[in-house]
Amino acid sequence: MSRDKSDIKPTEAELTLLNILWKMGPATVRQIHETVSQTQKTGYTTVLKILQIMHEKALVIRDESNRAHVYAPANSEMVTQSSLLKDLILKAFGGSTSKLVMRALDTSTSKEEIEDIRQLLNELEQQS
Amino acid sequence: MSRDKSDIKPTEAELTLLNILWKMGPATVRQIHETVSQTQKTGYTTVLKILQIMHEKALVIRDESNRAHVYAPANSEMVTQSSLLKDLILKAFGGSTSKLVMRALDTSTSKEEIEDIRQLLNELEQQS
DNA sequence: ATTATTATACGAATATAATCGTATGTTATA
DNA sequence: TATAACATACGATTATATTCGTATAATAAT
Repeated sequence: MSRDKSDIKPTEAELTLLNILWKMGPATVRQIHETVSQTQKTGYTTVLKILQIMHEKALVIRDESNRAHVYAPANSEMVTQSSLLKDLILKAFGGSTSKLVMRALDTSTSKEEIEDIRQLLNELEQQS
Repeated sequence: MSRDKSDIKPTEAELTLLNILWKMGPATVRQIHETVSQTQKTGYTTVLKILQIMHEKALVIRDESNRAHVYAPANSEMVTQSSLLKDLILKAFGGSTSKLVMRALDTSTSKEEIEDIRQLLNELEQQS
């Protein structure tokens, strides 16, 4: 049983770059580095190297037709979020999604957020 | 700004041992190793070493009054779950708890779980 | 055309995590 | 008492993640 490409867990540094790509869309190393530099002091080649590794792991795809390669996420933000959640649910919540949700809710949620969530619950109930 | 003891993020191996301790209560290395062995092929000294490291990090406390030290979690499961959630929310959900909750809900939740969650939402609404 | 700029590739250094063997000491048992 | 069983401590090894310098090649500027 080999692991599906889509559920490889990105490391912390990798997730940082994925977040940038999801927000910016396809980008070159330089663009990504410029963005990441706004909040961190990370060298250009560090960003390059991480992207190369991510490419090996198939976490990103890249267009090599121009000299400056253009990187893009291999998976959507949604798919990755689901994968990370699934992992956390298994390892810290005994596999129970509702336990995680309840912990998230009683930890920190504003009134507006609660309403948003109630809305979604209603929709889910319709479907079932 | 130094990091609070209670929000040190346990590694994967550490979380495995914490899960056992939360379930079993205070236990010796041998007891923990026996339990972990039921699902993994991990050496005794590996478990010992990880517990020693966890003790240095203050993830566990230990009673050294007997030859076989007795280990116990330094923090409750709830506190640790909240800490892990907070971390994931920051790194993968742009800091939005409700985004995480909604992703969790639309990913995989049974009808019973949805009802449990609705119940909690009602209680939260009462308070606010 | 020469030089400066900009790109990738690659390897090495560093940090952390996870693994386990061996040394050493303590307790139980034969 | 001698020896087997069991405990912690410690160091070494391996794996993975992160960092960045340097080599090399392509493009742009002078």
